[in-house]
Amino acid sequence: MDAEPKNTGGKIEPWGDITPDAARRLVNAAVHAFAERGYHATTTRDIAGRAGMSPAALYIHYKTKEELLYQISKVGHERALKIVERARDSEGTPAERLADAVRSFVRWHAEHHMTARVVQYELGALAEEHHAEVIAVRKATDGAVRSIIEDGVKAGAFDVPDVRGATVAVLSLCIDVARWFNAQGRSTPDEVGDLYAGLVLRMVGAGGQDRP
Amino acid sequence: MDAEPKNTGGKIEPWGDITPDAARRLVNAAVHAFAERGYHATTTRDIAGRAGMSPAALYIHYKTKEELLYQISKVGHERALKIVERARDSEGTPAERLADAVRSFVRWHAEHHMTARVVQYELGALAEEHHAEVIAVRKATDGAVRSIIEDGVKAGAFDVPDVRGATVAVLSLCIDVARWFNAQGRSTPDEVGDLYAGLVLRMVGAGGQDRP
DNA sequence: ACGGAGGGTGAGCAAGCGCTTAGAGGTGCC
DNA sequence: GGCACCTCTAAGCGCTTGCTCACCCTCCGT
Repeated sequence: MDAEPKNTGGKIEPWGDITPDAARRLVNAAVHAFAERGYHATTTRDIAGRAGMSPAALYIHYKTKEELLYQISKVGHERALKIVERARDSEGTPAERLADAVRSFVRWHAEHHMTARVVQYELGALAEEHHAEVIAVRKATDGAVRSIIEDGVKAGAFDVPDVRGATVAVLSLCIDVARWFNAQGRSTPDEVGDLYAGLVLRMVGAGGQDRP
Repeated sequence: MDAEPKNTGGKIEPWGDITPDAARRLVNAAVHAFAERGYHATTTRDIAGRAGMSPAALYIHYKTKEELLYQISKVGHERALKIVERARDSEGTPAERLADAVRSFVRWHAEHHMTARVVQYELGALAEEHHAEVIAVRKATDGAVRSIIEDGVKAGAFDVPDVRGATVAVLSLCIDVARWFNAQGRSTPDEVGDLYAGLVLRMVGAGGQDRP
């Protein structure tokens, strides 16, 4: 019904800060189309149609279809990185910081699962230089999670024989939420975040102490 | 009894039982192309070229491009299901059966990560009836894993407050191996399988399976 | 009142897409 | 040899794709 994003707080619609209005509508349309059908299966006519304009109007705001994907992928990756960096730099024990990182990272992937699906699973369609740029952000995300786990191992709070492998597993588990999460499903983003935080603490051998 | 494909040569080829030779070459070419670029980004000319024949030759063995994907997706899903069903029906404690399921499931996804990537991430491109068929196999896989976890909970060997959620998480973790695994990486399929079996046992609270 | 600017449109182009067709070559059976 | 059969190719058809272009609106400072 109401396809217009109200954008008072920017909480529900993650692209509320884009101007002009038509450009924001295009990004929202592209996110939904890319998430549902994939980048290569969606046409510029489909994106423009969802945004309520003619195919040619797309090119007033974006040079190519790939530039739309790049905008979504870049901003999305930076938001995801900030989430784990904030958890890494916060006060608290390694277990608290890891649980915080997983909880908020997963919550973001569930709440914005359309955006996250494009961010995490369509980056292969990016042009080479854009792809390299995004890969650098992903490596930073991996490094942030790994440093939390390393802190826990050094402090004797975690039991992790293979830190690299555990980091890959934890991130993989969280990222994949974007693939299977369904807004009409039985779990809310908060519930999945809490569940996953507990599962990850067990994976790193930090369970049993601070949990009743 | 041997569910594994015939291994005529020294190398493990997951599609060795397809005849004639040209059809097998087409499936192999399609698997590599779909895995690298995605279904919608690969052309029939690309597939035929990789198989060493002209574009028209594809249509002697397969009616459409989608039928190729369907063949790959269907057979792949059935193989993955058989792996977890065998573990579910084997003798042993729930912890041993869950570890077995995860180890062999993950090993398959790593060893055949090209095929598995197509199987797990390109099913959205299937025609509706083929998609429904494949979804049914996925539900069976989910049910098999869940029944192992339920057995463990009933036996008091696992500590899992949310069986459905844990099942989704375990399967998601294992499936996503196909996305990130790289044959040139530092881990072998066996190593990843062992690592993941241990991680999953911790996730379900069966960490002390060695000690009573 | 009016000219310029920028957001928007209908029509359409060149290229590439999935797929088809007419026919060539090899092989085995009578 | 004659014929049917199977595999494969060169050429190309009809259509869709990403993208462009000439032109039309509305708004706005002077």
